[in-house]
Amino acid sequence: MVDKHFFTTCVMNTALLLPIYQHPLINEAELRQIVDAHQKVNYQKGDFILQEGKTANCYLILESGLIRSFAHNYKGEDITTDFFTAGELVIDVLSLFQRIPTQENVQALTDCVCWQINFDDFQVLFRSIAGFPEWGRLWMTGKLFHFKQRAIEIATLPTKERYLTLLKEKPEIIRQAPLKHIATYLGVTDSSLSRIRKEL
Amino acid sequence: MVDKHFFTTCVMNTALLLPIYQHPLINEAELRQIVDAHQKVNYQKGDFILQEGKTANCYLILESGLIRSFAHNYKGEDITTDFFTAGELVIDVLSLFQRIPTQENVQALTDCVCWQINFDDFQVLFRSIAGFPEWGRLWMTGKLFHFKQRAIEIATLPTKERYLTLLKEKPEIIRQAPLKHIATYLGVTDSSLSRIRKEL
DNA sequence: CAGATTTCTTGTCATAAGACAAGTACACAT
DNA sequence: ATGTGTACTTGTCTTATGACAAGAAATCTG
Repeated sequence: MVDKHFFTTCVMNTALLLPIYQHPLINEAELRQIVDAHQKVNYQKGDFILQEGKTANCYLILESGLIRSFAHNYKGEDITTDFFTAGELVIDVLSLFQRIPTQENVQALTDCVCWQINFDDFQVLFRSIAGFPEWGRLWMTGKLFHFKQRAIEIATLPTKERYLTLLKEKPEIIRQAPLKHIATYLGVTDSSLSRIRKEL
Repeated sequence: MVDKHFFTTCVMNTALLLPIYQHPLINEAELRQIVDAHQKVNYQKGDFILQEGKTANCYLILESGLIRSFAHNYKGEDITTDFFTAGELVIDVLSLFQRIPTQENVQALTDCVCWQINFDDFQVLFRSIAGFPEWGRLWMTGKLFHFKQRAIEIATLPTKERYLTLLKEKPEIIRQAPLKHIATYLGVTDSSLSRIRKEL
């Protein structure tokens, strides 16, 4: 029974994590090392993965569920800064890599299954696996592009289009997240978003 | 005379570049190597440093002048995505690191003095200097934060406040860039921005 | 199941910003 | 210096969205 459980864990772990860390400069053995550095963690709906004022000590890869990060604006209202869906890396790079307290909260919107890796373990791999920094650079690059695009979208696309873009690209969010969180993410009030929905 | 010119170049080069690459894991000799990999390049007002459809082969550090990057939105209008002022790294990470054609244009708004480094030279240093990837990670982290903040600002701050924030944080831009470019950067029309200016 | 709490919808009114157009000021080139 | 174009301002009107408030619907909890 122990064996069977172990086997199951490994398979899921592998299927989820391998494609994420795949990189031409990372070989099989190294990939294995990286994957093995992750531990399974479950979060329940409402749990905080990271809280304002604390310093991140790990990041995680989301197997299933939905997570959002939010910060407070100048009025003290909470503003959704990002949503994370299955297969994504959930990380507060600023806090984790600069070792400073975060200004953001990261919270599970549904029950979640995650694979977590500690900063210290990550650092060891980052320094010992030659291709790992390049993998990380690529990942950062993609994320940077994402936020740049997002700024352009908020600045130029009409609200309805922004909603439709999100609906097309991440329908899980529209389905699972409460309207008010989607509204702050899109930069509109919840009543406006409700009216926009009605039109569709 | 040749010596004197060489000396001058080195001093300026060093004073500009050293603080940018300073990092606890990079020693004196390595720092020297990195700095020496840069070459001085001048651009004139209006010159393109990178053009839509081309793939970036270098990045540069701006000694003096003002640069903007812009993309086209769904209507074909050009939208300022970023401004770069003296002391900043001017780079299209997506194109440079993923080796793909860029969707952005990078253009000098004034005459500029820059220190340029080729991708190939950068790669050699990135792989041979142990602390360099960590320096890069920190830099990326800061940039990521910048774009995230920008998205929140556009989504939540009223236009006038956004203008005032920019004025406070990068007054050179307000002074030197044409109003229409500032307007697209802030996500307003140029006539609205003109009226906002009048109020102040 | 009942009450409480949260989420979402809808109404009315106010307001900021956009669209469009005309005019002025300034810069650049011949 | 004269003309051409670009940059900026200003006016009028329209429209999208916000603010506020009330009510309906759904969800949670004892």
